[in-house]
Amino acid sequence: MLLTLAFESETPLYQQIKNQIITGIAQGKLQPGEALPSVRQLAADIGINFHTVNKVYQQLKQENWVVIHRRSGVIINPELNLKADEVYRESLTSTLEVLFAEAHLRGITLEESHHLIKTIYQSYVQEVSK
Amino acid sequence: MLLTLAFESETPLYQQIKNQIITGIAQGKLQPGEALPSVRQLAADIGINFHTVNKVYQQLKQENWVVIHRRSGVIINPELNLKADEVYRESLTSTLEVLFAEAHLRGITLEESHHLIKTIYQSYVQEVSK
Amino acid sequence: MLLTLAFESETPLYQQIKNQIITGIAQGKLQPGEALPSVRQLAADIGINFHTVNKVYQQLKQENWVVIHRRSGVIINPELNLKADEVYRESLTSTLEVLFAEAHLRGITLEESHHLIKTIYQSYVQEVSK
Amino acid sequence: MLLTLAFESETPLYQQIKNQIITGIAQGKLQPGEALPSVRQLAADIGINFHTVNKVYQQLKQENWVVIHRRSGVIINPELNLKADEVYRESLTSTLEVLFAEAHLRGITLEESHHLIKTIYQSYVQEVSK
DNA sequence: GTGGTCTAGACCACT
DNA sequence: GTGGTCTAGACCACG
Repeated sequence: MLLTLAFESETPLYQQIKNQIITGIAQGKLQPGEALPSVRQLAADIGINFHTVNKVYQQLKQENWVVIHRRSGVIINPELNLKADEVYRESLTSTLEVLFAEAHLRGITLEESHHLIKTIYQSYVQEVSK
Repeated sequence: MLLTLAFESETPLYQQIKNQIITGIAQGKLQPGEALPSVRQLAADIGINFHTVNKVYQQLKQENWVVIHRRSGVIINPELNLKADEVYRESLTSTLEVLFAEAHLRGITLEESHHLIKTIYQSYVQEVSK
Repeated sequence: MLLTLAFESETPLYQQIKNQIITGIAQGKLQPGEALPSVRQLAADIGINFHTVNKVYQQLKQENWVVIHRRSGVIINPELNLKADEVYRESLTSTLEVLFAEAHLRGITLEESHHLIKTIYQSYVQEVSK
Repeated sequence: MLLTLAFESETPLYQQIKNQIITGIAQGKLQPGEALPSVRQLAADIGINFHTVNKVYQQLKQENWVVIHRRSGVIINPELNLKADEVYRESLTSTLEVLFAEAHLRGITLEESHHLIKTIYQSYVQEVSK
């Protein structure tokens, strides 16, 4: 998978990487069980400090997106089985509330929003794992 | 309108305030032409420094959400007429891509997403301004 | 002459009024010797504090645009005979330098600028006084 | 590039700095892609508070003059590509109207104005970027 | 009383 | 070491 970074973005680099990995999983570009490059490898590839990559991997591990094996390195969690608990749903809802408040005021209708999200969902794979 | 701040949140205070004001406009709690409290007043009300409030107002002014009168203070832009240009649409799309990638992987279906967004839109007023 | 104020502008009200009076003289809408409304009259007409109007008149007097007679009120200086001294030329030059630096970077050519200024000059009367 | 501040001027310090940076770009003293000093560095150099410099940089960023990298600090936007939209042209025109009204009344002719502006344009670089 | 400007200093996130 | 956030307090311009 190819990572593209926007160094001038407000979004921290580690966040950009994390986002792209999670999106990559959703889109099937990264399969559960698949290995990710080593911290130093990835850092060298995209030309950033390896601490930054390390931070990403640690957070991904924390949130169960990946597992870190001592020998085989970092792999996408083969048992990927995250659930949307109440806390997650609430945070998602409030994020969307803010996001679509502005979208609505800028003239984006419910229909457009539905269509947009439908298109996005079509880029995701149906069955993620097991 | 009542503002509630999460002081322990990672989201900067000024961002929280800004979000709530924009959401407030979308939900009709704040009407175009309506006055906002003065920087010092609002700061005192919610117990923060007036510079933080000032930062919010300055950004809202920059983005045309409000108009700052030298005499009467800050009011919601009565000619609120923002448009969704290409830049905005792209940033919205990529934000949603990331957001729903995780949602999808957590088992939230397209139907659920549609329903969620429909509910959110129902909280917004139909006609914002002319 | 009709004054139009932009209350939401960054430009102070007193400055807007002053600008319009000077522009009015240049365009012949206000003739040397012509009387201006009284401070209270003008303030009432445009709905602002009379201190603001007073400030304008005092500055105009200071800069010799008007003379204030005890009985006949404020009139445009009939002997209007301002000269562009070195100080004035320097300040004009440096103002224009900044202004056209941005214009240039936004793609406005020298020819366009010439044309623009020519048009503006055409709105002025040829002979101002005596 | 050397910045010179007039502390006793009515023009706010941050505005003076901003003006000089934009003029510097137009005159080629600052090249697109070139780095500006860090907020604290510049502040120390010219003996002012770093918040004041920060304000300048934030505004320049908002108006797309510069790009702020999280790593390498602030650089002149390498893709400097500002356009003169209708709003800008109108504000420029009305500024010039006021400016030249006084100039005209002080005896500065159209020819002199043309010459002045031509000289100013000659201090700018021809091709700004790409 | 309103916002605008400037200073000063602290703490934090990111790289 | 870089910018980002927040607090605090002072003085000024405007109306």
